[in-house]
Amino acid sequence: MPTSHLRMENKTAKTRERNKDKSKQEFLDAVGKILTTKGYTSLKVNDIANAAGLDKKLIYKYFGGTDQLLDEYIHAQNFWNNVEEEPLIAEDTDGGKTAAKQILSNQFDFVGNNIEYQKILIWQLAEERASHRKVIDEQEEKGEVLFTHMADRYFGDKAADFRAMMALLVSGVYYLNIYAETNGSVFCGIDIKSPGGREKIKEALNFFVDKAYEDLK
Amino acid sequence: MPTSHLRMENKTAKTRERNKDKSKQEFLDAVGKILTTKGYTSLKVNDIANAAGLDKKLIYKYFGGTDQLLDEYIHAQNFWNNVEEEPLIAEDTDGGKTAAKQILSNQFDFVGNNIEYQKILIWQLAEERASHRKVIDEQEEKGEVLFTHMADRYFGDKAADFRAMMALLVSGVYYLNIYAETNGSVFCGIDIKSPGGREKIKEALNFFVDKAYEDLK
DNA sequence: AGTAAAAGTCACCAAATAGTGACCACAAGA
DNA sequence: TCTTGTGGTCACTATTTGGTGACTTTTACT
Repeated sequence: MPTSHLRMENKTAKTRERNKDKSKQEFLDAVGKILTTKGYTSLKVNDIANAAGLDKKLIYKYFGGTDQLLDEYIHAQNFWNNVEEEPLIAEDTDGGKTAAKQILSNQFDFVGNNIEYQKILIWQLAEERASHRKVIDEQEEKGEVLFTHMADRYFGDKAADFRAMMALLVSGVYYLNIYAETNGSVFCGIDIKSPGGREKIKEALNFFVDKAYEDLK
Repeated sequence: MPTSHLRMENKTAKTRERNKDKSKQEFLDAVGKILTTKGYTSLKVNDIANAAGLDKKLIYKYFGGTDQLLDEYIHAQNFWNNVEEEPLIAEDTDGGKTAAKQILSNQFDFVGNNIEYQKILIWQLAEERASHRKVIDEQEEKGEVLFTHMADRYFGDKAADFRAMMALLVSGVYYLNIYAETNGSVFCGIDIKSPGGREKIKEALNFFVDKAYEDLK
């Protein structure tokens, strides 16, 4: 409790910094922290305010309510998690084969290492929510340009088949990592949390991509 | 338990049938109903009792509490959802290739058509829980005998590679169906809820299995 | 019929959770 | 210095949720 009344201090005044934007960010951070450690079902106003070290009244003042705070959090997250897909639209000499491998492998590691993102994925699976829909639509749109640019052109009338294969692989990447975190990490006898197991999965991903490009062309 | 001896029913007895076993079952059914329609986060005592048309006190009397009721529900479900995997341990002439295709395709349809099972899968992903762990362990064990029987023998030192591939495909089958139900059904441009989209996924599954057996041997 | 055990209901309490009005405190402009 | 806008706290209410003791009703058995 910063009941320190002497605020005449020239500098050392420890009274809480009064900054709306910073406080808003602290609420957003608190959401991420709670989401990561306890899951989306624990995102209650009281707990969020407590984690942020601020009064819950401010959530209503600044965001309008818990839902709007969560919406803002969700949307803010979407920007960060998409950065890693960009940097490899490199050479098109192989129709995007190495790019596809890269993306899958990167995504596999990213999801595996990022519990916060795992929790967001679970949240998307579990709760119908306009802001989830929006984020998902944005991601689909982003994926769409990737597919049309590199794969559709390359695969012609087999484009849809390639997309189906990628859908399976990406889904597998997501599920395996989410699965491994909560109630046991062994799936089909592969320990998804062990380096050896993860290596096997990556090899399987590469194998499937190779075969897709080999046979589909 | 079977206290049902012949009771002198006069007929018109309008009073609720007093039957512990039946009431227990009604609670279990209520859990399934709420889980299916509103998700695991809505599994509250009051609502469950209400859905069952009985007093919540009975939940404490019969099960010990909500948690134990949920545990019993989870365990009971496990029996039903595993039935579909049995009937196809047919000929071993192809090392289990057609069996693998069958299992994946069947599982894809089963999960897609069974929202209750989808919700259980989500629940497993979202909540750490001893009964989930137990069910998952049992499933792993069941899968283990399948793998050792048909695949490990056939693939020799490549057995782990095959398992990794199957892990990816099964995971994909799960995730795609769960994903499609809640916040949008299009993934990688494939509409997972449309017959055409589902057909493409199945073809991709078959393709991958073929390639696995082709190259891994 | 009479009775005891068990099925089932109801009223009630306690804790958790969402939400808000009244207030305090600091900074900047008048 | 005083006033005002606003960041921030606190106390309070209402609702939801979990849990239980006391009671009533039915059944099974003598």
